[in-house]
Amino acid sequence: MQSHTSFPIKNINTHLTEIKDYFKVAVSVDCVIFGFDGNVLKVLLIQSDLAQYKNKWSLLGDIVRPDEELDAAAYRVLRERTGLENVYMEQVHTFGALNRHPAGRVITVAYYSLVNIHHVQLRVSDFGLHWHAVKDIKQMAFDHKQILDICVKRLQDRIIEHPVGFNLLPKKFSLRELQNLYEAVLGVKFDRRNFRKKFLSMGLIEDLHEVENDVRHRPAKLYKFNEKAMWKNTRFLNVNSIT
Amino acid sequence: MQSHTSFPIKNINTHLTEIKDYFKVAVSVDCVIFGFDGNVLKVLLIQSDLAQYKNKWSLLGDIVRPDEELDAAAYRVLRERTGLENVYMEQVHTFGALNRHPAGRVITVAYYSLVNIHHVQLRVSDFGLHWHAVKDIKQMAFDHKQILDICVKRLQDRIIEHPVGFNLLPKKFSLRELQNLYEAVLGVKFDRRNFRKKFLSMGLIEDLHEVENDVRHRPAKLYKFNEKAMWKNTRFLNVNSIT
DNA sequence: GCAAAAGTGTTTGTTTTACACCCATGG
DNA sequence: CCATGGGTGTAAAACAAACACTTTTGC
Repeated sequence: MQSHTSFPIKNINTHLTEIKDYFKVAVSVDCVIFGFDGNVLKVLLIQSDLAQYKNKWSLLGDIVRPDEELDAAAYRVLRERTGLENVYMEQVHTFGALNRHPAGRVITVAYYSLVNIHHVQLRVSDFGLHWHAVKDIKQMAFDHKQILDICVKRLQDRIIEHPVGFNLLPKKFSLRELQNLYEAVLGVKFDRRNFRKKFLSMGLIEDLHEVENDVRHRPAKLYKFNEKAMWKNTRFLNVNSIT
Repeated sequence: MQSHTSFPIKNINTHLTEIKDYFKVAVSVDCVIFGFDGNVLKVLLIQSDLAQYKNKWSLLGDIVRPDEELDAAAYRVLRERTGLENVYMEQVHTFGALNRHPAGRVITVAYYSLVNIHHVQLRVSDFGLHWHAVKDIKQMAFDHKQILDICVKRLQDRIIEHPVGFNLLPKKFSLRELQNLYEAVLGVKFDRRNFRKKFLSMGLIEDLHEVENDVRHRPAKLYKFNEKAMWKNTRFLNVNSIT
């Protein structure tokens, strides 16, 4: 047991005093927008034009407005940059290091979202906005590399437990595309037969009885995600790491 | 593809303008402090003295100070209420609904922590501070029930994947205590033989070659957590739900 | 007919589950 | 000697892993 002093303790949940004294902080959201081009996991970044981060890449973010919900702010940022709505998005972590932003105390709530990369039409005016292969990103502005790393980790945790990967694929996809996606996100290689067996046996995907065309080899069958299916707990572990 | 307008978009990560206009928000931390009394999972709550939440229970929280890191604020709240330091703590989620707090816009970062309930000496002056069985809590002040629920879910996710439960137990514990803990946190029942086999085979616990005393039955062997051991991915699933 | 990728089953090893009796202690 | 909970093993089922050949298409 440890002892401690006993003067009364202020508590935001019991006393209303002094809140104004602390109104010295800004809250922002930062969006890690993931896309998949068929081979590698990508993230949408913008070139920072702040002096000290000149030529560094940063996440898309903005201050949360006084009358705006956090999730709404994140969706707004996503919409403004990609034109997309109704996209898979998840809050991940909040970063509040004292000097993380040169403008003062800015506490940022990080989100990641999964978009179909082909549905994103980059704005002409956003000339500093580009997709980057996640695994090639070495440094970023602010603490954004740390935010990215944590969001990648969260995505990896999610995708092995929950069918979120479909948000990165077109409506119709082949098993090879699906496997490429899992391999890109997780940085591992799977046995093709076992991978296909697993997904087919889980009933997560539905055969469309269509095939690819314009390929110069045997065309693959196309599938769609079965929204009604349940994810079955499984372990894609003990696989060959390629990282 | 979707089209969207093309006026320039403000971005906290590229432009420094207008940040002051948004300094209209307070940031707080809320701590979900879990303890285990040998049978049920408990959480430390304080009675709110705010008029509209009179007689409702609330989490322990406070405004983050302008020069204070988020984690530091959470540890401060924990220290002020329990006297404990160096406790397992994890940030979980940030809640920012517009009207979640009557004092104005208060965005709160929720943490949960795991403490040894017997190490907590409640302050005499904190007369409204008590341990509550998590499963008996029906409603709380503010959005705290939602925060609690999400923290419980997070703890459940963690405890089956990572050896965090030991933070809730005394240094020396029996396998029955360990099993009670897992059953209380997860709301399930395990087969005793399988549970013991699993933990012993994982090498997570170390036999102290000591036994309980003062029990009126065969005394159980005592174990300690082996910090060096690796958690082996496992599934405690398909168990009998008792919720 | 060749190149390129699609598609497909079986065997083996490991993990999980289900299940019941004897043991040590205090009173 | 009784009550209480502690401690233990085995068999069957489910799952995961390893592995190679045939098929279809475009050129």
